[in-house]
Amino acid sequence: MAYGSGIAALGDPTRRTIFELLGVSPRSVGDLAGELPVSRPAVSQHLKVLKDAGLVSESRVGTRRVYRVEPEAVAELRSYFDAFWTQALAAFKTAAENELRGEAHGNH
Amino acid sequence: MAYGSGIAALGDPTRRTIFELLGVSPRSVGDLAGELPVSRPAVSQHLKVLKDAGLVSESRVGTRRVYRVEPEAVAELRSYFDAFWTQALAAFKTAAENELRGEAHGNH
DNA sequence: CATCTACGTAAGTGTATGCTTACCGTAAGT
DNA sequence: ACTTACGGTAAGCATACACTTACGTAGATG
Repeated sequence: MAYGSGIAALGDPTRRTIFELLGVSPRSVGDLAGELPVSRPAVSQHLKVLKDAGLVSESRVGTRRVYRVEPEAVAELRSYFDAFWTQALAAFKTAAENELRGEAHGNH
Repeated sequence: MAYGSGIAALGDPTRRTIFELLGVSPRSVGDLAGELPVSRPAVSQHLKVLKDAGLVSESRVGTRRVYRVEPEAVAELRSYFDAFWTQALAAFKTAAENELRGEAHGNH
């Protein structure tokens, strides 16, 4: 159940923006901070959360740290919602059929 | 950008559990509270958030309110991660190719 | 009409958390 | 070695928020 921390990590808007920027192309911490209305340490802290959730990975080049999206983690989230959607649709249809049979009245 | 509030709403673990329970089958507020370690009003508040995000819908039957997952909203989240995954993969490959060309050295 | 059930809402509280400034370590350039 | 660039971490703060209890309200039941 690694998707849990993933969704939680993407709950914050700033963090989701960072994630989407990294989705376009890998970036350094300073670059990210330059495109965001928050300080560089704030970006660092967000990156730590994203990294702990396995959503991004880090690679050092000189004094810089380039962060990039981990496609595998995204695939995991995708299949989570994919499976959930299938299940929800089935439950939706089943509930609708039961209502047609008039089951929603007698049981108190 | 309706997916934003959706992801944010699912950030909370309790709310995600509620959402998954409703994914299996529609339920009333009291039923949900019975399966969760929180009070019934807490469940009500979570449901309000989920409903505002468009993830669930409500239907009244007698004094009870039955909540169910909105499949369309789930589909939206699914395609968001689907598109993001495609884009991230492309960015991943592009970055890898650039590194093979040795571009990561000269630029200071 | 009285009452019970099921639920939403208001008010209050404690903790989580997103942000800032200050500081420290590490790698490169001169 | 000194300095500069880059970024992680600590400490503190202010707000958000998840939860509780208490109360109000709409629909069923006698």
